[in-house]
Amino acid sequence: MPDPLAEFSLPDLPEGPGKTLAESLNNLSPELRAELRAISHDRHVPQGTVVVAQGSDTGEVGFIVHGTLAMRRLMPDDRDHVIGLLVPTEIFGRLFDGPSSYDLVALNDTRLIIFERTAFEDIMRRTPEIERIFLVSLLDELDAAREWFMMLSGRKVLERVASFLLILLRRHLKTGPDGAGPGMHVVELPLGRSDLSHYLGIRPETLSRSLHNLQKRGVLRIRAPYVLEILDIKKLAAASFPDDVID
Amino acid sequence: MPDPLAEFSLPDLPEGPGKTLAESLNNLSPELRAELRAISHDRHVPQGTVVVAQGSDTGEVGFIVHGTLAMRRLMPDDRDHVIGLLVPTEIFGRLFDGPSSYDLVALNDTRLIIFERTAFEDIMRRTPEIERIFLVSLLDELDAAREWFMMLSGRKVLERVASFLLILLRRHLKTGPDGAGPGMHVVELPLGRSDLSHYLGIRPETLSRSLHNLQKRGVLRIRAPYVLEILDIKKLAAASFPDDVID
DNA sequence: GCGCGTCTTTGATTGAGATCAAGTTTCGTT
DNA sequence: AACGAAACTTGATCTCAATCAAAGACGCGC
Repeated sequence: MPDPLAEFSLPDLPEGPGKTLAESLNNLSPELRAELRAISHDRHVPQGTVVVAQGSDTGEVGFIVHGTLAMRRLMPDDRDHVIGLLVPTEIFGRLFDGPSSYDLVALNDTRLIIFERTAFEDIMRRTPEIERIFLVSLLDELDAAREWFMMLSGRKVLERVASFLLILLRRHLKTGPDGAGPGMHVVELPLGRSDLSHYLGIRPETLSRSLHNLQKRGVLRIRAPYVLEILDIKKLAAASFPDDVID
Repeated sequence: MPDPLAEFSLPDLPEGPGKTLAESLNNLSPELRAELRAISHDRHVPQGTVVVAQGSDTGEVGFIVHGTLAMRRLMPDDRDHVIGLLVPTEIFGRLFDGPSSYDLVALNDTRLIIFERTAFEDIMRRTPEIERIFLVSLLDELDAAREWFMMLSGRKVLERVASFLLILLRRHLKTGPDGAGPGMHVVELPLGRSDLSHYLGIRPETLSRSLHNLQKRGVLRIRAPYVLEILDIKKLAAASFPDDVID
């Protein structure tokens, strides 16, 4: 199916990795794929699961197939902060390194592909192709993180919110339409207003106002706090840019 | 020499990579170090040099020893944007991948260690230890990018500016005092007010005001537009946090 | 050394978003 | 199905930073 967002691939919208890890791995020879399959497992985790606990060393690497993970850090004063989101195709796990400095929590029911760490390292060592794929994925993620950063900084609140929704929508469409009607795009927010607003660097009240502003303009409809219906992708894309220049 | 900033290693100040690529490489066996030295060159570039041009594929990887590189993207409307900074210890070059999507420009006279791409890949393949070091560096950079992002988002302008100066100062001290007197820390800004303010997501006027505000408080002294003298690191660190909670 | 353009600073005003303070809806529980 | 707590929304006000405007400072070429 064609990507309905293709025409909106404007220069400074984060595209995510050019080719995803999964796609790259699927282009390998059948033998290698079989080898990888042997050391991987497909794990479904329900909402709320702590996939990797802060400070633990799981010895696993993997990537997200479907759903959303939050990087959540427990703060000294007991409250916790969402310091980042991981969406489908993104990689998690520190591979060779020490324990992670944050929790990884499933915000939805989430599907992961997990590789046993040492076995994966092993294959990687024997197979330059896989090593290459993994490194490139990492470089892509680094770029994606920077793009994401640029998108959220120096923009007006409404632009930020619109951009966030666009990313969510794009991911949604890539992952496959989750029971949305034809031509109608239902986006489920993976976080509540409080966490989401904090992540976007704004206040919950402001987020609420922005969403309702977009609703008033006919861009979307708020069906329930967590369920948005995107009515006009074009308008949404327009709202994610400053009015004057396509800088 | 002890790190004068050690006592300020508060939880959400970005520390940069735990051990840098350079440090890790220096811990290798003399033979491996010799091998690496054979394929590396130490390059000094004057201010303004375009190290990697947007769209080109240099076939080189490396890291910064001293100085600052800006990731600069040429926009459709001819103006250009600084979309990120690379400071000492950080890695550049896309290793296995296609051309970079931005220029890398030296903002100061800068010293780089550069490895020839294919030769580095080759050694990496033969030497799991080096492969491991490189991957960990990449993971660290990813984390650092996210930390950096969190630091700049959702904070007040003055806190952002103070944080930026702290990072600059820390780097400065790691790299070695650039002709600063004892106990006196001179930080040279790598960008002009306009680029810097854009990078911090604020307006030049506001940046100027923030700097002068910090000066009024006795935190620093503005010797020249590009030359700041940090008078009180403790106050600077304090200014980088919200007043109430060390959240 | 002198003018001229660019960059920085300073001041006055405006405006977007934060904050404060109620409502209202949603959702999990009984 | 009704209750209650938590989450979301809405309105009023205030604050900080953007914007508008103009005056200095610096660097560069003549």
